[in-house]
Amino acid sequence: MLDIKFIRENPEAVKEGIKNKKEKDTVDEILALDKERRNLIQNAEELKAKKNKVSKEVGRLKAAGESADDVMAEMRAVGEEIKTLDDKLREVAGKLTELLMWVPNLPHKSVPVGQTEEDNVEVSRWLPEDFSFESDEKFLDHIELGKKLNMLDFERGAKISGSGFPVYVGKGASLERALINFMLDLHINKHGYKEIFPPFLVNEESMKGTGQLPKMADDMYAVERDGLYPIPTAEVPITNMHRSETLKEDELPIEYVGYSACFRREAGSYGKESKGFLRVHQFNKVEMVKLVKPETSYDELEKIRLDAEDVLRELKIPYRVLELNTSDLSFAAAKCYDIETWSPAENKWLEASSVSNFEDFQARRANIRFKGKEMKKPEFVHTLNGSGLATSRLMVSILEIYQTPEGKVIVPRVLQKYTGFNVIG
RNA sequence: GGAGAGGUGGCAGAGCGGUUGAAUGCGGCGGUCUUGAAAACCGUUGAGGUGUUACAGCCUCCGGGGGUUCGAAUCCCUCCCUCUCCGCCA
Repeated sequence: MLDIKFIRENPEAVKEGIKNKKEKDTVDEILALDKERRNLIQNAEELKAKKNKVSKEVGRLKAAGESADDVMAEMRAVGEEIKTLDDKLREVAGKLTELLMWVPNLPHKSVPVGQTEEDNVEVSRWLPEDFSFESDEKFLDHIELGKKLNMLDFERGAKISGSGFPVYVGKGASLERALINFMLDLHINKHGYKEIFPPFLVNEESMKGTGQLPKMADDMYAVERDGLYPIPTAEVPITNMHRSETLKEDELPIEYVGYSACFRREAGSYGKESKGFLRVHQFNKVEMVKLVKPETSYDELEKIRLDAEDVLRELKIPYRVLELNTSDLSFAAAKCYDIETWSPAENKWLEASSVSNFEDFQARRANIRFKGKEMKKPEFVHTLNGSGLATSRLMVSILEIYQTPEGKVIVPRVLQKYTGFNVIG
């Protein structure tokens, strides 16, 4: 959520940001409601001040044994008037908040302005030694490999749950588990994050806090009976841990890493992109979340990005980093990098991680603040997160890149101590 | 799921219709004293909104929402949460 004061004072900058993000511009409507709201507040408060003053006077009169009937009658009328104004105020304020919830975060000034995902900018690329894009081997894709090696069972997943719910079998399951443990350990021990194992179902407030609701409602599963939502990412429960808290300045930065299953309806996205692991309704992801002081958030963004990249370097998977342009930036993000891993069989890059700075957008929604000794008032923290990483896309690259000419898969060296075996097949 | 108890400032804990935004204690901050520290003593110490160049002023907030009343932390309704006991259960 943007600060209404900021919108009031910088309407043109807000309009431009909204336009660049290709979202709906409601700024004029918002400003009109804001003005109406402030008028109502002034009128109501004037009456309330009068009422408070007179009511105290009534107390005094009664204590002195005098009559106050006429003043009481007058205040009854004032009370009615106040109620009318307050009802109107509630209505106007509600409309205003609703509109504000749909206003996207503004892109940071460093973000390239663009029209489509084609306009994303590749900022770096890393290839393992000896790696070559050109190879005369015929690569089996991850679906064929998964089937041949009896590691992945998409058909049975579809039977027990539906399409997009893969089952990991045997060494496939072990490899998945190894990958999760390896990534967690790396972030905890080498990069210094604190581990969180969060709930996988959250309430509506949490989904609003990080910005999934109301805008992305169609992409979320919902357990309506209990008012809960299966999380689309661990970002939601972890960031919301500190919802409505005022942290101490010296507690920052807070750096969490957590594993969760992630649930996404992926409404309306069928077709080629959705085969196998490329688009699924449930997948596993290790997520990093940071709560930091505003002035450090862009340095922290670079640090999270490097922490995510480190996973791929350890695994020796080729990857590239894209800086997203304004049109591809998500609703809540001010700046975002995507990290894509190489899929030889698909012959293309696959998004395996997304690293974002939300500045104070989520913090304002979730009311997460901090206060230092020298500070007069609490301020909103900046929140960031990054996948570190999502296993489904990563698994595609690992299976395809580590396959041998005989159709076996070598377990990446850093995972071997986790799996207890070195080769699958 | 059933029965009961309770939710007040950073924490503990009073208040139960009228100068109570809230006693008291602890903690925090500032000061006096001290070579320094502790102790003691004095002062101070919540948030949001509106408004102002900035102050001031004013409004709101005692789990959330609604109601009664001239006036509510205090009374009523409702929802949520926590704790205890019973039942069920990985």
